[in-house]
Amino acid sequence: MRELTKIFKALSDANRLRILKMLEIRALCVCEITEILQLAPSTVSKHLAILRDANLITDSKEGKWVNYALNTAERTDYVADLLPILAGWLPDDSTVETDAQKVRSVDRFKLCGV
Amino acid sequence: MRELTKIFKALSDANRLRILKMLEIRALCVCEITEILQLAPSTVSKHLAILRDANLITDSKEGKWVNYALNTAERTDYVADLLPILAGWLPDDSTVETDAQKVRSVDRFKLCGV
DNA sequence: TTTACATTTCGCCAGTTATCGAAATGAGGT
DNA sequence: ACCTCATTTCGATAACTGGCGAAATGTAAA
Repeated sequence: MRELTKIFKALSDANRLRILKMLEIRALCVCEITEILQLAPSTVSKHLAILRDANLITDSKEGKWVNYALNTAERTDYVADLLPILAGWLPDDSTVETDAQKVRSVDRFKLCGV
Repeated sequence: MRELTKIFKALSDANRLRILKMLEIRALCVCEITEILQLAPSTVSKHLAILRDANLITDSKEGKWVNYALNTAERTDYVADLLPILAGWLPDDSTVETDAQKVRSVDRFKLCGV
């Protein structure tokens, strides 16, 4: 029960849903997400921690960066059911669409110094 | 997007999940839910309003009572996808199990005066 | 090791939420 | 009309949440 409410809480914020929809396209580092959402890095980091605690995403270090991706392995039953459904939702949401556009055009090396 | 976050917010509270799991068994009036959850009637009423605003449940008057039921008709796509999945979740949760027991044994006429 | 930079943690604030009790509403029975 | 009782609304309060900036952490390069 606690696990399930934690997942729904994680999903009940618009910025966190935007992050998940972006991660459907490809893995992203914090500075890319920060740029697209136009939020403070600390805020984005907190959102990512909430999504990770809910087992919706995973993180992996790559040098200076931390890459976040949808959790495809070791998912709980809940997450394994929800992520595919979410992938079919919000197909025409304008915010999600422009986010997707930015995900495809953003260059991490230009964006985050080097 | 707003509609979807509203649904997830509605689902992100343990007492509201308990209500939904109880309604999977049968429609219930407010006083039955109040008795089982052991909360103030005003609190239960508010929870039900949140679930109704999210289109997860419907209400219908029956004399002095208001019956609440899972929304099977006129569901949004989101709700139509989520309710069946939720029905398969938490099958062994002890709280949900004892709630279900009470739903089956509670007698509305004894419980709510007449 | 010193610097640079991505990320996280911490402390704070404004807005939201879950809860209650009291008062208002509404419908049935007397 | 009046009373009863299920339900909702209102007002208050304590706890939680999303946001920020500043400081701490960690890693790579100079």
